[in-house]
Amino acid sequence: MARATIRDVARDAGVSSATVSYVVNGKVSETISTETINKVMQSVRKLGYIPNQAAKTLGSPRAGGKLRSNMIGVLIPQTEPGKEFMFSNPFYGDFLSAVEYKARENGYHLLISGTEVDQSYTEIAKSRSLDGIIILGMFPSTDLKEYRRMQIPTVLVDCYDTGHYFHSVGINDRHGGYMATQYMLELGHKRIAFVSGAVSEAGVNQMRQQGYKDALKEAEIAFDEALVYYGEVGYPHGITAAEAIVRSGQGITAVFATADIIALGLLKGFQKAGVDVPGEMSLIGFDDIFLSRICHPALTTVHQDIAEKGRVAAEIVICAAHDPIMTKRDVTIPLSIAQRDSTRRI
Amino acid sequence: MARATIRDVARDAGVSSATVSYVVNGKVSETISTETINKVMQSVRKLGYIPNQAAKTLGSPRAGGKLRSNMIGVLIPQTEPGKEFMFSNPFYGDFLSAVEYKARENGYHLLISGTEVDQSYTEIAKSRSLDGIIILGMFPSTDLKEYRRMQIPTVLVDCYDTGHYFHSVGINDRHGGYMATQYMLELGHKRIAFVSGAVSEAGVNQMRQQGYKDALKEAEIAFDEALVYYGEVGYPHGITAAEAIVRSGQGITAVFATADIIALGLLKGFQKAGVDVPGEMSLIGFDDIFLSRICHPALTTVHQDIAEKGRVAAEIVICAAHDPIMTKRDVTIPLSIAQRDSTRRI
DNA sequence: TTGAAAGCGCTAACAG
DNA sequence: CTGTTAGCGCTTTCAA
Repeated sequence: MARATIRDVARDAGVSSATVSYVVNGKVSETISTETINKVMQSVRKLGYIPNQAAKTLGSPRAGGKLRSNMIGVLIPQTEPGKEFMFSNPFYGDFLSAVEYKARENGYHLLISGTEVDQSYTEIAKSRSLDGIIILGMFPSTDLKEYRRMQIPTVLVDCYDTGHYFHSVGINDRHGGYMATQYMLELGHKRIAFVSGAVSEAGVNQMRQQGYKDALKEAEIAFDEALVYYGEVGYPHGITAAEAIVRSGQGITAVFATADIIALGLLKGFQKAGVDVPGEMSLIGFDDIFLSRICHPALTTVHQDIAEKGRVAAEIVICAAHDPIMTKRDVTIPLSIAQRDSTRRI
Repeated sequence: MARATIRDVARDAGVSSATVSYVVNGKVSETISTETINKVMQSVRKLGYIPNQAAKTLGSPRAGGKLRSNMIGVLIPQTEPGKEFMFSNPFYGDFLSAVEYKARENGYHLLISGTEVDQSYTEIAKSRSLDGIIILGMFPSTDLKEYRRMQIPTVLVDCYDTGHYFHSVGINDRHGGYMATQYMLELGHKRIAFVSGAVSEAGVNQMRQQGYKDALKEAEIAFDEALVYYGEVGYPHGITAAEAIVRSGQGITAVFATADIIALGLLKGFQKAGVDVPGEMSLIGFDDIFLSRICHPALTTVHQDIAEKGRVAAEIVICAAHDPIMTKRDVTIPLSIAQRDSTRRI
């Protein structure tokens, strides 16, 4: 036996399918007699009626000309094209979790996806009639133009270059970089290495480096190219950088890594090289992922509230889905220093 | 201007909408002239036509009586009801990533969701016409009955009590417990503590404990209730257990934790208490999450290939979606010991 | 306060 | 080889 449709319910309750639709959606609540409502609800339960979303989506575009799928898309960047996403990045789990919870609370479901090189996400968004989109990380701004044309509420997360159209939530990376560096300076460090992913690759690293430079400048310390170590955002880069730092003979006493994952690599690298952290080398990271609390010594780092980011992103996209003319909203989630055991005053 | 529909394309190409449908879906490929195909494809590109999934889903249930949404649902357990999921569990990220990749490769999208206490996931599954479902972790078997009634291909991941209906992918937890314990025994340890989550809570812990007992028995060592520490699967439990172990005076020289996350807590706890790992205490975990490689000392653990699990789960559900009469499939992903630095021969 | 009816965009017989 | 047509299940205007 097939699933009960709205018409089955109507027949069973002795009313029209329109009436059922009204009742089920709580619409025109004032205009329907309590008696009818009861009859309908009874039949709904009796037949185990569950509305078909596809039909709903298809049947209601007259309001505003837009289909509503009650689905929000989340676009997650891939480390490498054609590769799985999220790998070894604990960030996404926390983020997604928060988004999902908020979304479901509001009757939305989440469609998650990576991006294929050839297929633009806009196709998915259109074909699925997504009510909103959350985009994580940086994407080529040519793509963003396409998103804009789609007229689907979109929130950019951790993305610079958001233009004047998209909502955004993120952190002040430059200030974060400043905070981290400043923290080291206050502890008396002068030779502070900067270890990051490729600065060109994503605006984030550049911003954090700017903050690093800002703090140095304020302290009247010249920026020294020799203290900078670029690589890939990842654990291995940290290890390599640690070795390089140890060998460098630059008198480095502190390191600012633009990602905890790199900092953890550094930690490992220093330990391997017999360099005590924080005894001989102070270390500060960025992100405050779960691991940072766990490692030994626990990592001092720039804390960002990832779940809060997710919550806010979801909130914005849901609001915008209901109110398409909502003005652009930009939220910056505050940062703080999580003081732990990997830094030392000198 | 609204999006182009199939009829717009048909008009533009001077053919019927049926023809467009055929061409776009690559059906009846033999029966349509190349010329027509070209005409249609040209119009498709010209108008930027993108099929509407809702309409597709709705329009094609005649084949088999089932709607096809080209969506796969992934159900993720929540640590606490009404709470976000996945928090601090790196497992899900890796798993999801693999599933998503496989799914997209096959033209499916992923609908992810936690579970609310009141709303059964079956409603979501039905209303969204999901083509398949992947369920993570243990769920009350009463729920599972409902899933079965839905007749939607379902894969249970890491779930015992899978019955005779659902596909499943998982690991041999009992054997894993055996492997871990055996490993310690071979290193010469006799007093091996067992630290786990509540054994009643999930079959998993019980299984692993069984393996622990199996290995002890084989070595003719009596199982000692005093060496067992139950708690919550989490970092804090590890810390607490470490303290308890140190205080116990039971002559414990090795610990088997049924989850890396607990093992990491133990590590921290031992370090706090000034107990050297592996010098004075050997430690083995279970899961091989990313963190285990990173912590210091790196954690010896029972390795399971989480991504592989995801890949296989996705494969099965996709196969089953195409072939509903596919026979029940059960895949056990092999385990291995990741030998690292937290254990020592005595 | 309710019902009839016209679509939404697409698929799949069936007819030509 | 291609077009006609009747739905899929729901919403919503309009009329009763």
